[in-house]
Order: sequence, then structure tokens, then C-alpha cells
Amino acid sequence: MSVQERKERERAARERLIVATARELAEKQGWDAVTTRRLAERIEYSQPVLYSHFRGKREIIGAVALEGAAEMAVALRAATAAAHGPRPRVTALARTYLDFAERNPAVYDAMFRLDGGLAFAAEDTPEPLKDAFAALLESLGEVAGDGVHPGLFTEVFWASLHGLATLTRAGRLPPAEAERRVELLVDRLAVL
Amino acid sequence: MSVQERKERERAARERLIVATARELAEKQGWDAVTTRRLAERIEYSQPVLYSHFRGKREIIGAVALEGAAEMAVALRAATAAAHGPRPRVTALARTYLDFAERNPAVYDAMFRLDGGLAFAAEDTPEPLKDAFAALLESLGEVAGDGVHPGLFTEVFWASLHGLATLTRAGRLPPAEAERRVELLVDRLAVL
DNA sequence: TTGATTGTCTAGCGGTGCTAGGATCGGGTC
DNA sequence: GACCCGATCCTAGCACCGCTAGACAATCAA
Repeated sequence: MSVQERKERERAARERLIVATARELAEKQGWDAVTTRRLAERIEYSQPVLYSHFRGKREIIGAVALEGAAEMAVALRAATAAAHGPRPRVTALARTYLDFAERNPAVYDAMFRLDGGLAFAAEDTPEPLKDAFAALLESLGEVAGDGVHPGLFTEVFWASLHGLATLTRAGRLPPAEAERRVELLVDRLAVL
Repeated sequence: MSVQERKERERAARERLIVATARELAEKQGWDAVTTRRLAERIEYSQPVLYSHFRGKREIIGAVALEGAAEMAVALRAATAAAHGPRPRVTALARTYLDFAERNPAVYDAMFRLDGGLAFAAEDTPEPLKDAFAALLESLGEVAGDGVHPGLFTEVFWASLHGLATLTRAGRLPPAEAERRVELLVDRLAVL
């Protein structure tokens, strides 16, 4: 059985290589540059190999999205754990979220802007996505305010952050005052 | 000179036809279905004719975006004018914005999600875009609160609406509680 | 050693945005 | 009315896309 195990290990390693390469390429040159041909060339295999791991390009985007969601959850929890008191926690959360989006634009797009074929807000939502939302909920639930459902509040807060992240990066909002916008958002939305 | 004028008129009419057809096709089948070939076929001209009006597909998206911005400004002003008092006005504004995004998803995408080659938040920003933002500012400025710059407040409110619009349509937020999210957003962000 | 299975590649399909270059049409001039 | 010339439009094609059928080579079991 050892031979088979080795093959499975190698196959898993190659799959990770595909995802990592796609992510790197997308981060450096944008998702438009991530073509199956270029990706195949980078991993030094032919195109059809990609399709033995993923149904298509969409699933590769989805894989990058899951990786990103896991990382984002870690980053959010690390930032909120280091902050003491509700207000610093929420501020740290918002800043970390926007920072993640800015530093990993391609991954952020895979998660929330592109179609990675993933289910959201449903039963079959992949665990990393649920967990990333849970990470938001953990810190935001405590500032939802009386009579406001924590989940609903988290959705609204998240949507606001998402709007800031996408509009800023698309050049729709001048980046200069980003910090003041975050402060305003936290001040108004969170019940402290 | 009359001949030349007629030609210019016909040319302008054809340009409007291109934009209208692109919009209709995008609204019915999504922007992915708006290919230069299909578009050319619909307007009953060959592909290169498109390129005598626009530099490329991106500019056609931009033209649809401008058309949409003008319509959105009209819709926002109509809704806010019909409402009396700051609170009903802001609520009407938010609802109208989200309603526009939901009813005209392709146009909304052209405006804020896709690259239409348009400048934003800059000096050379096209007038319809500036005016749409102005329409938001007119109603939101009065609820920004003391010491908060109206423009900055409008940006934050707009970003929140944008986040709700995009995440809802992408299936990231369950549509069921959309109305409660709007109420929460207005309650918290606006100073009434 | 043979035969089957697994893995990978070459080649190609139908599609994309975009453009070069030739045909055709129509207005202005003699 | 005949001609020229410029504007206008189309045919054909480029390089690229996502994806796949089928040939080939390597590997394992008998």
C-alpha cells in the first residue's frame, strides 16, 4: 500500500502547488492573467493535468478562496485577541479586515467578488467560510446592541467593510481618508 | 452641410443603439454574454463597426455605466423629494439605491463592479457619476452629524449600501432579512 | 513477459477581443 | 452625366481563452 500512499501524497502536493501558483500569479498580475495555459506552464505540467484536480478554473478560484478564508480567520482572531475592551477590539477587527483585503487583493476577490462555485450562507457552505464569518461574529456580537440579532449586525458590519474594501480598491473612494472612514463606521455602527 | 448633419445624426443613433443593445443583453443574460460578435449581430452590423464608436468592450461598459448613473440620480432624487423629514428621506434613499441595484444588476455592475475605464473621485470624473454622488450627498449630508464631513459620511454610507447590494446579489447574504439590514444601517449611521 | 490500468501529453474544438486590408458606396467636381 | 476620391463597412484572420478527445508512455499485477 506504500506505493499508493506515496502517489496520493505526491498528488496532494501537486494540488497545493496548483493553488499556490494560481494565487501567486493572480496576486502579481491579476486573475485575468491566470489562464489554464500559463498556470500549466508554471507548474510544469500540461493543461489537462489541472482538470484532473479541479473541474475547471472556477474550482481553482474556489480553492484559493478557501485558503484565504482560513488565513483571514486567523488574522482576525489574532488581532482581536490582542485588543482589550470592545471598542479597541472592533477597531482592530475592522482595520485587520481592510488590511487583509488590501494586502491580498486577488485572494479577497476570489473570496467575495469572483465566482468560485462556493455556497454561502447555506448548509453546504465550506467550513473555512463559516469560520471566517464566525471570527467576525465573535467580536461583533458583543457590540450589536440590545434587541439586535448578533448575526444580522455582523452581516451589516461586514457588508460595510466589504463596501469600503471594494470601492477603495476600485478607485471609487480616495484612499487618503480610509482611516477616518473606518473610525466613523466603528463609532456609528457599534454600540459601545 | 445637411448631408453631413444627417450622417452625424445617424451615427449618434447607432451609438445609442449599441449601448442600449449591450445593456439589454447584459441585463438578460449577464455581461459574459455580451460579446462583440453577439452585439454586432444584434445591431445588424459587423464587429469592426463597434470599434468605430468605442475603443473596445470596456468603453461600451463605461457608456452603460454613465447611462445608469444618470438614471440612478433621477431615481434617488425622486424618492427623497417625495419623503418628508430626514429619517424618511434617508430610508427612502437607501431603499431606492438597493432597489436600483437589484432591478438593474447589469447596469449596477457596469457602474461599480466592472472596469468601464472611467475615472472616479477625480477631476476628470464624468459628470453623471459626480451627479449621482451629489444626489446621495444631498440627502445624506443633513444626517452626517456634528463635526463629521458630509462627503466622508456619504462615502461611508454609500460603501455600506454597496456592500449590502453586492453581497446580497452574490448570494453571500440571505435575501430574506434585507429590509431589517437596511433599517439597522439607517438607524445606526444616520444622526437623526 | 504480458496485459491492463493509470497517468500524461499532443492536438484541436469552439469561443473571445480586436484589427488589417480590400470592396463598395456616395458626394463633389468637371 | 461620368469620373474620382474619400468615407464607410465587411471579410478574414490574429493570438488568445477554457476545456477535452484520443494517442501514447509508464507502471503495476498476473
